[in-house]
Amino acid sequence: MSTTAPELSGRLGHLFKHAQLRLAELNAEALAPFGISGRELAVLLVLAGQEAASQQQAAGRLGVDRTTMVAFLDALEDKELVARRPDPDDRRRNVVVLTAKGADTLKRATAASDAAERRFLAPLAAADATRFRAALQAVALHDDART
Amino acid sequence: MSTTAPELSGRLGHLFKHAQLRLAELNAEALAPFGISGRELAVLLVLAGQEAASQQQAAGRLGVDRTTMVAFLDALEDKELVARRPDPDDRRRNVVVLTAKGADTLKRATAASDAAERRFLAPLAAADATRFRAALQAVALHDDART
DNA sequence: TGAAGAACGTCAGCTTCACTGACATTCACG
DNA sequence: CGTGAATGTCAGTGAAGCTGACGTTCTTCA
Repeated sequence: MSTTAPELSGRLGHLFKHAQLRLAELNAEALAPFGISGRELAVLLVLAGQEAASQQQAAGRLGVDRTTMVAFLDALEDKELVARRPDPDDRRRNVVVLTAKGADTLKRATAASDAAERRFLAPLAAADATRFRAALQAVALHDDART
Repeated sequence: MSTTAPELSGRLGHLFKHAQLRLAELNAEALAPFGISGRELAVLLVLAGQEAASQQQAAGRLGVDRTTMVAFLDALEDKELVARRPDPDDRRRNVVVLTAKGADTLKRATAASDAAERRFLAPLAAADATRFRAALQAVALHDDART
């Protein structure tokens, strides 16, 4: 990986690609001991955020398709981190909850992922890192309600 | 696209994903009139950066695999934006150069992409946008020479 | 009450992106 | 020359995520 010609280092797209790649690597590394991916951690986070969500609600919160959520939950259920139970009030739905193991994994994996983020931001001074986060939020959340 | 639970808006990974998605959309929109993708523009940029590059050199500069470069060049050659010519000094190599049409497209597409970047950064004040770029560069280029 | 329509979860198939592995050609070096 | 490396090419693979179709269940309205 020598790479990255000067013509490209000014392009936002290129910078984003490499930044995300690096973050993904750090994250995967940090999460490996827990046997979960960054996306699976995100699912756990969403499920922990509110009690008793249906699969589709969880998918909506994560911003992924419901069919994608099926695969995530299949994997997490295999690892016994979440459990699907039919919703007694609406038998079309599955209520998805964290297991005890899931809650524990979530807690420790989140800490590991936080550490990865800190390593990712290490090249920046503390104040710059804070500003960076804020700016990223501003451009990311800006106008998602377009269509 | 309601989306994006509060549990996730603090996660860098999630923010990156959505920021990149938005940038990609703006870019694709801006580039559509030229019939090229953001990646193809990047290839053109790299080729314009130095005269007479082999495919593999170009791939190295772009940070992609040489097999990936084949597909890019196939597409760009179909559009008559680049030309492959056997290198007289080393007949294993193809020298890849911009055509006149390619150079023209590059110039205009770059301007359009710049405008897209400006729109992407619009939520930020000018000074913040500059800092954001710098920070992104710092974290992206940080330590790619790991392995 | 019962029939039509919508919501939910699931599955198969497709698309995109980029990689690995294998191959032929060409070069370089002894 | 002849062996080994570099180059371009192609087929196959894997991840990620989507669309479309299907069966089940709920809702609503006549």
